Amino acid sequence: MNELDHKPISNMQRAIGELRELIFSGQLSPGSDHLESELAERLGMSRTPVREAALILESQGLLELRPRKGVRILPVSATDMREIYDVLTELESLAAERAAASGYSAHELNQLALSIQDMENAVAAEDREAWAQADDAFHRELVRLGGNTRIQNIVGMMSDQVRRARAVTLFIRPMPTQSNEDHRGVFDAIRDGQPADARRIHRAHREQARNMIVGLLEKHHLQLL
Amino acid sequence: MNELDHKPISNMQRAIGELRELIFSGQLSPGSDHLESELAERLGMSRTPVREAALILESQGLLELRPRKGVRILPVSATDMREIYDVLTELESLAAERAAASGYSAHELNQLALSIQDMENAVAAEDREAWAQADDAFHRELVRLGGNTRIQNIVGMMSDQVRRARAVTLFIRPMPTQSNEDHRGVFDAIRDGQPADARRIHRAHREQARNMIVGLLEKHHLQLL
DNA sequence: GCATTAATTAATGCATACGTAAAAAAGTGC
DNA sequence: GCACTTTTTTACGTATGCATTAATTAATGC
Repeated sequence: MNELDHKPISNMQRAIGELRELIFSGQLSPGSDHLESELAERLGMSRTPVREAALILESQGLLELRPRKGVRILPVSATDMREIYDVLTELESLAAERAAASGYSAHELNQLALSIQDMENAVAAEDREAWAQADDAFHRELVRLGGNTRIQNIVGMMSDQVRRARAVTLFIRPMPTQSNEDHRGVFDAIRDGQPADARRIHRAHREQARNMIVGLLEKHHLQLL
Repeated sequence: MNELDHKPISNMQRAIGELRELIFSGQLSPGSDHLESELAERLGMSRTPVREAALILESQGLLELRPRKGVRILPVSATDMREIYDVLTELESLAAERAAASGYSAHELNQLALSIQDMENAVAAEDREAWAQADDAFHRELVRLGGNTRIQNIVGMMSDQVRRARAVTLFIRPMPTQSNEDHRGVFDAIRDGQPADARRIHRAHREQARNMIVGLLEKHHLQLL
């Protein structure tokens, strides 16, 4: 036997992962309806695990089960995005403050520093996809350092929605040079053990991002529908 | 036919509600395990809707599905409670700020005022249960006025956990007289349209509550297990 | 031709059945 | 009596079947 094949992943788990990918990649587009039986066939399993996966994803706000109408992929409106950023702003700001108060060593902050470097390289190369990926990594690591499992979960769910909107916004927004400066500021505050600064700078960063994104969505009448 | 019986509630919906009640009432105690088939029999339905309900409740942090061990009712530790209050503090503070910035009329703030009155009466009568109920109503209404569906959902989930801990803490904590003063302060700030004050006062209120509750749990070595 | 009703179709919500793998129990050798 | 193996039991994960009811289509009356 091979001691590498650790876990026999359940079909329901696989359904969650694959549905997520189909949603994020846009193959299941916002606003579209899909019968449970269709999805089951598509994923090569019976309705049961697909339905269970759909219930989970519904509770995470990615889709909606509507009796007889099928599974509806939820669109993300400008209003939704404003709400999402409001939550992110509050919870990540706390994470930044806590991280700064934790007295992390330079070594422990290495991952965070790397993400910033990646973002700066990406901006220099004008590679928006790479920037988005590094930005995700930065925020994820920040929340991890802030240390609160519930905040990690919630922020993770909200970030999923931001990722979906990014498919639309990433290429019409300006190059995120300001954003990189903000990140550097947050990092410095954490490294120097300045919780209040970390909170304040990160909050301003997220509020600015929110205004920019929501502004774009409203200006272009984008409902992601 | 009777036009009052609106919706034929689904078994899964009923399972969610009844399991929640069993958990909150302590009939399913923290840390205990229960087979899906047991719960199904108890609720008078098949395993399918019970299992679906359990998956939902798992995603809300009330229980955990452990293969072959059954459904485990999650205990709430002091650490959990600290995390929960941290989230509540951040998100409710934003709600208070937004409510104060919204320019609500005295009429629209009526419900909030009533809850405060109820709390004051309850304290005067030393009726802790009544106080807890009014306190719930106050916080729920505050978040409703703050106006963000995502925050409402998240705060609702966290409040569920607080309710569970309250079964233990409500009767060993001091009479919540300070708490009532805080509520009055938050209300005044909202009524007078002072967002910064509303935020600040509410934050202090929640931080104090957190310290008190977590302190109690740690002091008494209560794990709610 | 249009509105209303009846018949048909189809998708769900739930019950049930079953293979699989983990856990428990029984058996075996020493 | 104890460690180790084998058997049995059990609970889950998933597939399948079916009654119910919403949605759609056909039919009927005017």
